[in-house]
Amino acid sequence: MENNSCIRQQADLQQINRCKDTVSELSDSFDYLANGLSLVGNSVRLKILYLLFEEKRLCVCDLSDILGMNISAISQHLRKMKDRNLLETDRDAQTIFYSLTAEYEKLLNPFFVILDKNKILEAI
Amino acid sequence: MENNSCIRQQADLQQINRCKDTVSELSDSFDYLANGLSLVGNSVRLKILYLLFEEKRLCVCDLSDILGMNISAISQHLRKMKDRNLLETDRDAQTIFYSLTAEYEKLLNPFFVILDKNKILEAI
DNA sequence: TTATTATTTAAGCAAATGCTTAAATAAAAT
DNA sequence: ATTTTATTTAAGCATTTGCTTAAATAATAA
Repeated sequence: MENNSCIRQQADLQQINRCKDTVSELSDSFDYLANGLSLVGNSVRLKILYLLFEEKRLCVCDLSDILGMNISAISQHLRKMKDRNLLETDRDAQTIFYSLTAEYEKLLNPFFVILDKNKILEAI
Repeated sequence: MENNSCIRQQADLQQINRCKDTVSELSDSFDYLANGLSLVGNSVRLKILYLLFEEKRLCVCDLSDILGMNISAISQHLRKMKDRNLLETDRDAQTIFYSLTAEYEKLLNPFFVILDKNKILEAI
């Protein structure tokens, strides 16, 4: 941060200060939400999330087969999402099933709806 | 992709095939949406988007001042979002104002509402 | 025209991300 | 107890990302 020569002549200082207050007040929330969204903003993980939305639960092995990817790679994606509470697991003998947490099922629902209708290009 | 030894004995082949079809049918949509969400999933850009939601429009210089960041860094973030149609610009003499596109204002509204109430931890 | 203001762009680099391979863990079957 | 099945973890590496600095572009003011 060095090139701060450009504090506009006509800048609205009240607005600037209001914005600074907002950013500092919500700072942790921005970081936390951005971290959650960065997990969704990866096409492999988005596919996993959408498949879990549709199928309710799938295991690592299923997802590896469906997505044509290494089991280890899938497992690492799942771990990240579980760590950040997008996913939860239940065990059935050797097999570990992953599913969406209720909060993220709700939060991501609008995106799933758009995907479901394959209307991405009309929506955004 | 090599370690595909684990096609579960009890795997539901109908389910697997249904999922494969879904993924292949929606493949482009997943990529496109994931790309859009990856832009939102960065705390600097999320702050910019939220500030534009609240303030309607801001210039590079304002955002640089508010976020305490280099103008060049902000400009590069804005460019990415403009290129992907999250943002649009209008010029006022030398100053270029950025604002949310209507589509993303609508799509991201649920997140802004949560941020607005500072209720992130209750929601997710 | 020349200088100033506002913004963008290009090059370079450190840090983060996503995948691969190989080894480790853990439950079930033989 | 040993092998098989399902999954996780660790290490290594190539690619991508986000920032910095410096130069380029573009509109306005002197």
